[in-house]
This record gives sequence, C-alpha cells and structure tokens, in this order.
Amino acid sequence: MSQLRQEIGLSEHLSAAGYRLTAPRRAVLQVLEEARTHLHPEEVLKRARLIYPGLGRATVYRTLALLTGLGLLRPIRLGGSPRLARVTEGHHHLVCLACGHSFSFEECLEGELEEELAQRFNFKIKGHLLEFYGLCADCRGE
Amino acid sequence: MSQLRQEIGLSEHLSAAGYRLTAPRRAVLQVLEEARTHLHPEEVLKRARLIYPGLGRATVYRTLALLTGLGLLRPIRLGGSPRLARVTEGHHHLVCLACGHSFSFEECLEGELEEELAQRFNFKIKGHLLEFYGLCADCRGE
DNA sequence: GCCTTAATTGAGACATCGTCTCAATTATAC
DNA sequence: GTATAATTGAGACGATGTCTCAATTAAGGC
Repeated sequence: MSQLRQEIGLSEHLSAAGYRLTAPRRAVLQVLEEARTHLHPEEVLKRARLIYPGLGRATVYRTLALLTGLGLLRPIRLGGSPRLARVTEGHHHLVCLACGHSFSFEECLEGELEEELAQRFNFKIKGHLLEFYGLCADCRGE
Repeated sequence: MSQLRQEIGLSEHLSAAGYRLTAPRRAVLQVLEEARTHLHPEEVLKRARLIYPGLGRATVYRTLALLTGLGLLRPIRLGGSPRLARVTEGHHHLVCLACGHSFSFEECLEGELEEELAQRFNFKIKGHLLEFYGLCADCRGE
C-alpha cells in the first residue's frame, strides 16, 4: 500500500533539475520529508546531523535555497520565527499577533483566482499561503 | 476634501490603548503612514531619523512590536527580506520564489471563511495575508 | 572500475536582523 | 509644577543567514 502511494520526492526533483544528489543533501531532504511540522532551519540542521554528522550549516541553507528556487519550499514566519513549509502543503494558519501561536485549518478558496492570476502575470504558480492575523482568546484576556 | 477622508491613524490607536505618544514614536508612525510600499525595518529607522535624528534602533523595533501586538501591523517576507505591512491593507502578492520579485493584485475571497474561522478558534481576526508562490516569466527563462 | 571535471562541501569569518539591559529622559495625571 | 512610571538611546549581545576558499566528491565517458 505504502508502495503504491509513493510520490515523486524532493530528491527526484533535485536530480531532475540537474543537481547532484550528495549525502549531505540527502540528509536535508530526508529531514524535510519526514517533518510533520514547520521546521526552523536550525532544527533542520540539528536533525540532519543525526543522519550525516559532518553536515555544515551553509549546506543546509544552500539546499533550502535550492528547493525554494525550484518552487518546492517556501520560507514563512510563525510568530516571528523563521520556518519552512512545502509549497504543496494543503493547510493554512491563523496566527496570533501577540503570542505568535498558530492554528491550522484546511479550507481553501483560491482555485479559479490562481488560474486567472497565472495568466495575468505570466506566472507559474506553485503554491500559496493564506494566513489570518489576529488575537487569540488568551491574549485578549478572555 | 482630504480633511473629510481623515481616518483614525496609528497614533490614535496607540494612545487609545494607553501608550504614550512620544516624539520618537510619532516619527515611526509618520513614516509608516506615509509609506507607499512595504518597508524594511531598517528603512523605517532610516526614514524616521530624518524626522527625529536621535532615534534609536531599539525604539523602532519596540514600536513595531507594539503595533503588531495591537493587530495594526504584520511582519511579512518578500523574497526573503523582512517587511512590514498594515494589516488592513487590501492587496495581496504573487511572489517569485527565484528572484523574490513581487506583484500585487486586489482580488480577495475570504469574507465568509474569516467569519467561520473566528468562531471556530475564538479568534479576533484583524487581517489576512494571501500570497501565491511560483516562478515569474523571467526566471523561467521565457 | 577508473579518470576527469565541475559541482558541492565544511569551516569559520562576516553581515544582517532583532533583543536586552540600564541609566537617563520625558509624557501624563494630579 | 511635581511625582511617577513609561519610554528612551547606546551599545553589548544573540540569532539568523551569507560568503570565501581550499578540499572533496558525484556523475559521465571510457
């Protein structure tokens, strides 16, 4: 079953784009693919070093930049802290402006808008981000 | 005419919330209100120093954090660079993942979704951010 | 398998971005 | 005007991210 569900992974995208598949890169990609939350770049480094101990910080950032340029990843901020998200990810966030806490939701309305914008701006749209900002119950003191 | 259009400014919000209206703060607020683009925090500092020369960096960041906590401002990133946007701002962006260029558009679909999420999460929603990510024509080499 | 070669790497200096402390200043209520 | 607590700037500090350069290594041709 899990075999049948196999999708094209990040590494396939990388090598398809002409980049080498090195051990350091594999470690970073594996961490990203196994991550169940939005990781902090330093957290990616920490986790990837468990797989490939000699890994350098620069390599992590370089790999992240590569994936971003290919449209596979996007840098976001959750409560002031830098994070990484797959662009294909389906969910979005409510973010509290005071405490930075975030809550996820699934709804999404951008189908036709996406089409139209892609045409208007001659843009190859890879994904999108929808975030609502406001104050959570705790921070309103309720 | 311009008198009639006068809206409640950032400074009114600040003092209504119990914060003092000092000269350094006024300078920062004025810069934000006159800005026609999404400013980089360091650019806010630079411009505000033209109004109030002695202004310190910390004061700028403190004022920005204050406004963010009140739900009047939100930090965004455009092409990896930190920027500030009024939460009430009506427009959104297409951002190129490769070169960081951004394009604005006006369409917006989140009315009812906003309502529903506010209820579900007991959240006071102040604004939202919608960004599409992809590759612009130049970066696709077309 | 073994070269060749250009892409990739890690270390660590460096740059940028943002926060904190603390003594001095100042807006506001009285 | 005075008292008082909020606010300030300077500059150290911390966090985040970039760059250089010599050493290493993946991938293609043999």
